[in-house]
Amino acid sequence: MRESNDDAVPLEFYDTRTRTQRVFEPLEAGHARVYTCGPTVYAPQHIGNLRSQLFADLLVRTLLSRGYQVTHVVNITDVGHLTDDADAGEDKMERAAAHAGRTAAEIAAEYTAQWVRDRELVGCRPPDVLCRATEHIQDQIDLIQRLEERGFTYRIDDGLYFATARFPRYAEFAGLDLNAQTSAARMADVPGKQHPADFALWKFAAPGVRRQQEWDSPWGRGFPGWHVECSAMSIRYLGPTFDIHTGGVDHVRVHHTNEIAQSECAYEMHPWVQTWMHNEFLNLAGQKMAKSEGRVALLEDLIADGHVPLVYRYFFLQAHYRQQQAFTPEAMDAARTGYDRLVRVASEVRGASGKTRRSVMAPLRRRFQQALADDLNAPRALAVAWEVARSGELEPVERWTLLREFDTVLQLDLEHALPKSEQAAGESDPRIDALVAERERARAERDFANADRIRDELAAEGVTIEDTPEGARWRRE
RNA sequence: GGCGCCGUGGCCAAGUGGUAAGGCACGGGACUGCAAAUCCCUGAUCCCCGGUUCGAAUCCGGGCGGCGCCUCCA
Repeated sequence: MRESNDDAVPLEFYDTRTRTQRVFEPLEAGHARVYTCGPTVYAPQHIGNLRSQLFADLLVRTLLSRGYQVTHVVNITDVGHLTDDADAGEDKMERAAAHAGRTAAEIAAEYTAQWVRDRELVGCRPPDVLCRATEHIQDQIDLIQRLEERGFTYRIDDGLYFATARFPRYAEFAGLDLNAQTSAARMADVPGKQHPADFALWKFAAPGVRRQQEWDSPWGRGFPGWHVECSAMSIRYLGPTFDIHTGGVDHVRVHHTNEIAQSECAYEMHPWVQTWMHNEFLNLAGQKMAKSEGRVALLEDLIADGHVPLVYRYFFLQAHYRQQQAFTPEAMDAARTGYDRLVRVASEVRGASGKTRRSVMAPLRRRFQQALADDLNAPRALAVAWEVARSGELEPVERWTLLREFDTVLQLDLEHALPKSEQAAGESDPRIDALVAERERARAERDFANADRIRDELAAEGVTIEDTPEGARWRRE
């Protein structure tokens, strides 16, 4: 088939491990295995967190559009993530539970549900596997045992630790200078740590303290450290080596560095993951959106502002995932207008049929694919979609065919979404309907003073009237 | 202080050697009784300085400014 030539553009992704953009070649032909770092569910996930999921979804949908079978695993961290990464501090889940006067399980369930819902609302494909740390304790213990058998662990009073000094490549991934690290702080709270970069694999429950989340293990009652769950679960579902691991840039230094250390030492494998992809942050007021600063926006906030959730996805697509993106209410409004107009075009050509010309469609199709193949350049891909939308060369059926095709990746619901001006079609309000009818009568009698008065009154309460060939219609802004 | 990223029209944002994608806003036009919605048109030489090159937003050097990581963080 000639069609297959369009797929010849090789997919290239920027890989953090090698700091280069490389052609993607899965370990198993035709099958891409992807692991995405999901949330620690101790608090609501904001739209910055959501950016990571949108990025992973863009990746997965791009792979699917190229005909790959994809196994996408996403984790939920619901235990072991401490407030302080130096293996001291409280467990975030336990703390959140204590503050709310509820159980850790309740907290986790609530925020997991919210996160799942938000993901769906912005068009993220459900993961093939959604796995929770608390449901994989044995997998984590097994992994730690492999490390113990191979001599990578040591035991001190508060837990079993990973000895980074025994893994020569430890600093390689993140380009760390271990000697220059500000080690004092990380050593202070944990007596016995051999190196500041060492991290807990299994933490013991403090003497006399009954935790909500604790389990028996070969080393004593306690809970797994942060990082272990990702190694254990990704390997459980994707095998001891797989293709792509995604996450936020903040994870490069500690979380992913430690995952690599655990996994490569436990399974004597290198490189453990072929390609590491990291998304940049969403900025709010010039700085990264951060829970700890209270500088966050939730998807429900955007919805409360009158935005359709997919407007946020459209917003996301306007910037490259490896660039910091500036979030402002104005930018959201701009995205909303842009999205609505794109939807309008789609709705106008929706369902068009007839003959299509390959000669005019192929270049656009190819440029769309090239954009995505170039390290998921969504802004460029979106620009091609706009070109199609506003093309004077293409027939409606051709525009529809391309837009529907592009939307399998963009996922902007171009197949069903209604433009703003048509959303009121199903809405009805006897009082407003009557006023609109009254204005229609006034207009028919060329009594424009009265007609305009009615329109102004409705406008004052946020109702906009549009006169169309089929008569007047209204909508709430 | 160390490491990394970034600085493109009013705003958001692509573009990494050959005379600046796209979206939003503004202005102009078409349409309209006037509007709304829609459509069309218009706008930047790319933070500053120096260098390499026939040619640089794009490479190199030096500034200035911003952000991130190094401490919880997608």
